[in-house]
Amino acid sequence: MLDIKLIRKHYEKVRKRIATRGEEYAKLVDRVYELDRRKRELQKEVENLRALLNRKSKEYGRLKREGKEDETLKGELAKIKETLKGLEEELKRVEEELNDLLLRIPNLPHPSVPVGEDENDNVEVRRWGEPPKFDFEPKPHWELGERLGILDFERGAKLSGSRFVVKRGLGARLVRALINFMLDLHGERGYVEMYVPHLVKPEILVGTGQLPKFEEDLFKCERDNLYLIPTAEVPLTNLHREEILKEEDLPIYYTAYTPCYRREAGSYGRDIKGLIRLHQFDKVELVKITKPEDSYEELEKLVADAERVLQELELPYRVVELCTGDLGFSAAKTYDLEVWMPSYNRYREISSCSNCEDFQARRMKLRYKSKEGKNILCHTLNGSGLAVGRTLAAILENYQQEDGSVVIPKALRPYLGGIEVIKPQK
RNA sequence: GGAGGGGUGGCCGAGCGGACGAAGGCGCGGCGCUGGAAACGCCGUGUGCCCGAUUUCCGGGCACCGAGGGUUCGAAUCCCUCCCCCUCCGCCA
Repeated sequence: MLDIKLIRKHYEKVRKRIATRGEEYAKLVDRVYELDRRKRELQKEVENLRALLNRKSKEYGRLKREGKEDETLKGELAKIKETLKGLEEELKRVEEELNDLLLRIPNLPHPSVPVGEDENDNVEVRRWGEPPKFDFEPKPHWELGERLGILDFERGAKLSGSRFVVKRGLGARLVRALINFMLDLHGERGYVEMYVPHLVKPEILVGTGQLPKFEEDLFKCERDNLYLIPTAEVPLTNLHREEILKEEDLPIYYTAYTPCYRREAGSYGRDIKGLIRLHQFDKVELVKITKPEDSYEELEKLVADAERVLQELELPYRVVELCTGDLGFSAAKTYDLEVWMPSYNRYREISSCSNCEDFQARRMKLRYKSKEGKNILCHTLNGSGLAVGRTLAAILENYQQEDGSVVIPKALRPYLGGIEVIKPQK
């Protein structure tokens, strides 16, 4: 949520910058600006009337205790109350609309974020590693996985429909190994490992920005009014919602493995095959809660921590900075990590690391008390470290051999009882 | 699923129609005591919004005792609805 005072004070500037994410948002800013003016007007009237009512009411009480009933005063009070009622109702309507709209305006991009329309305008920051050269035609990971007997898309569909997969034998073990490997790695860097609920209340999703705007992307358990988390960012970031943290507690680093559940509405044709886009996938997430002045330095470190996973696994990747048009709803600045995928012959997203500044903190009233005794909104950051399914896909494709076998990255072998290679069945 | 208990400030906890934004304690900050500290003593210390003079410091107002509604001149306090938490029993990994 944007600071309404910022819109009030720097209306033109905010409007212009928000428009770089899409023209439709500028209209929301306009409406909010107007509603805020109206709100304050009404609020002034209402509060003045209430002050009057409070004063007269006290006087009435005083008189009554002295045994003097004042019918004129009583009538006056009733009259004020009636005027108040009408104004209060209007104020409430205005406030509700204002609040709802404010929750639907995305975060303001950081000044350093390049202006652009979509992913084609993202800016490559650096590359690491060399894409492998094959003297044969590299196969896509779903073919490799099926031949190795570790991925079973058919039975995934039998159980749950399209975009679900079953992992078998070493496939299942590989997932477990990757999760443990990633969590251990992040633990070394000071992230506290957490295990969190996968079902959360609606207000939790409002806190991180998935609601109210992106309801259709979520799986909902209607009768219990709970949602399946689309990422561990949601429970992790909300852990300290409505708290006032101590300054010395910051920064806070959390990591957690969770499955992630996404309806993927509106992505019907895309990535039908393989592990790239599923309704349920595994992810190890990184979350930071920091002081405002530290958040951008912390973002760079967060990206480095996510990169480290790819480096340890020796998977070639690049880092791109998202442009304004490609930025997620809550993010002020985002770096994506894209891993090399031979069958696509291009880099594909495997991690997204964002600084949300105080956008989420304002929604969830997450603050800390400064040394001067002021309550200051924290900054929140999150990043994948990494998406497990996509990592598995990248390993299969980058480490494949001509005979269809796949070499296990060295760093992962201790987690798989020393296995060095997975061979096709029969 | 059944039966009870409860949600009050950073935390614990009292209040159960007006003088209550709320006792007391803890914590935190300041001052005193001390060679220094602990203990002790004194003082201060909730959040949000609006308005005004003022860019910091300030003054005024309004709201907030889980959420929403009602009764009343007046609600933390009484009534209704909802949410959440806890305890016991049952069931269960």
